[in-house]
Amino acid sequence: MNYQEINRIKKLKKIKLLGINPYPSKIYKINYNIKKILNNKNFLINNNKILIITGRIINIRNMKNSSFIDIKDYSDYIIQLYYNINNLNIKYKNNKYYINLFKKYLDIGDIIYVKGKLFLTKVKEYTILINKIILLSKSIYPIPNIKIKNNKIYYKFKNKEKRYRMRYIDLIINNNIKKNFIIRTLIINYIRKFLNKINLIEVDTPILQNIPGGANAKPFITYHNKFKKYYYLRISNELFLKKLIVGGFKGVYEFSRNFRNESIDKIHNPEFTILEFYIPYKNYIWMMKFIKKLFNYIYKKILKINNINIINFTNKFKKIKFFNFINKYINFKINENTSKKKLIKLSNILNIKINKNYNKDKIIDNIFNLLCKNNIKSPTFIYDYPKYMSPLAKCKNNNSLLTERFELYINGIEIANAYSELNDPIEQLNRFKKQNKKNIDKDFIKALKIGMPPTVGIGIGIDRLIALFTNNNNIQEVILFPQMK
RNA sequence: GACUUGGUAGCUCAGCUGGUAGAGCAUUACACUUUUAAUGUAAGGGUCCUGGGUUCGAAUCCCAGCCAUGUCACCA
Repeated sequence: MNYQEINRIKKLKKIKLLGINPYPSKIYKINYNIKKILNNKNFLINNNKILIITGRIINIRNMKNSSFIDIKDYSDYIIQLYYNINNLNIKYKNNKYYINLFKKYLDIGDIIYVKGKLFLTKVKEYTILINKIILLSKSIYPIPNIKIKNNKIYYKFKNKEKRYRMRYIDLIINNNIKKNFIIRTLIINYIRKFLNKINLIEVDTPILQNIPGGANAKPFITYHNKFKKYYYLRISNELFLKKLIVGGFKGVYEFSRNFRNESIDKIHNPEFTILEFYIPYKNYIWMMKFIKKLFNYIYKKILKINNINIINFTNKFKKIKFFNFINKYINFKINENTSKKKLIKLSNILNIKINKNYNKDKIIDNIFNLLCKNNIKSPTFIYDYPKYMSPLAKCKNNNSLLTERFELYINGIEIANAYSELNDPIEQLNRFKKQNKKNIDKDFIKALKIGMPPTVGIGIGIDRLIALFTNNNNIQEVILFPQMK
């Protein structure tokens, strides 16, 4: 415990001795928040409005018989409070009481309830002249102090490790942190609204799974005591949603928290959110158009509250075939027929390290990741992926080596992955077998055998999407409590 | 997993070629009736990430470890 904390615990005892409960319980009605006050300054002054607000103290300037206190509330705005001994309620006019309570025992970090009127100080700062103040919660642990001049913040809390581990302090101290998370929720709500409008059903599918399917990643393993059986935290919900399409829903979606036992970087967290949705009787061409509409809709909504400087979604989305795209950045022409031998040769020429165990999909993916994808800035659909890279996608009508699949890239980052779903059970089983997986989800195959209508499905990386819409290049900034060791 | 940069007061950071720790804000005390990065005077506050080693002497040099930043690999 540090000395500041010890000091405050002493204060806490003295406050209690004064007969004040430092952690009271009541309903505290407020009639304004700080943002609203600052937006209606003139009205409030002209009408002599009595303001009742709550907030956290972030700075105190004490004079002999008066004080200035800066408080911040949930609106993330700051306002100055002023009190003078003469302006306080009769109850507080006893000098000793006033000095003890307000001058000595209030600290940065305390949460207070305040009643007063707005006025303009000599230095032209809009300020609340308060006549009533109630301590709602005493702060014991010192938070970093903030100094503000001309709207510039001079002292920050910017150590990333501390910010993420103590997000509550980050949210108090740093501006726009809360805003990022509010935007996150807004975007998710807008997506819901958009999908509900076309009558998709939001569903919940199991997080604990027998067989971790629908993607290729290391799962987290857990254990059920009664069943004496290992379970896996889902790496994807894809197969379950398709089972629901077999079951006859008009279309389903789920914001799925997925878990992958891999390492962490700018665009990966061990637990992350993917929106998946599946719509029968549509295909991937339809989905491209739909995604464009969805992103435009979100963009317009968010633009009203936040500048998005990373990308402009109102421009046309680009569209380019997978192999055409790759061929733009290498001096060779490759396509779905190019043999593994040639691809290995090519990798050597391009100075791309490859492992002997690598399959064709892995080699191509390396070329794509290292030489091509970073050239994508504006939203671009890469489409018609080779079959060997897409075990769950349906083949094209005129070419059985390509699939009806696209990925949406923005700023070099994969945001979405979609395909016309493979619904031929025999072929699906064969493709699973080719993957040499230990566990094949036979139940999923059974569902396909019963018959799944032609369906399009997509997965959208929500954390990455939110990062884009909040001008962040790291998803840790849009995950409230990112994973830390 | 590899490399990179870092870990010093509540926060942000200095600390050179080794000589047992500094600043600003925060804290405490006093002064001050409208300040605003309030001000003035004084004071207190440190397991220098951990463990070894070198040395008369280590925050500093060396080794190992822990945690984090960034890049890469893994994540089709």
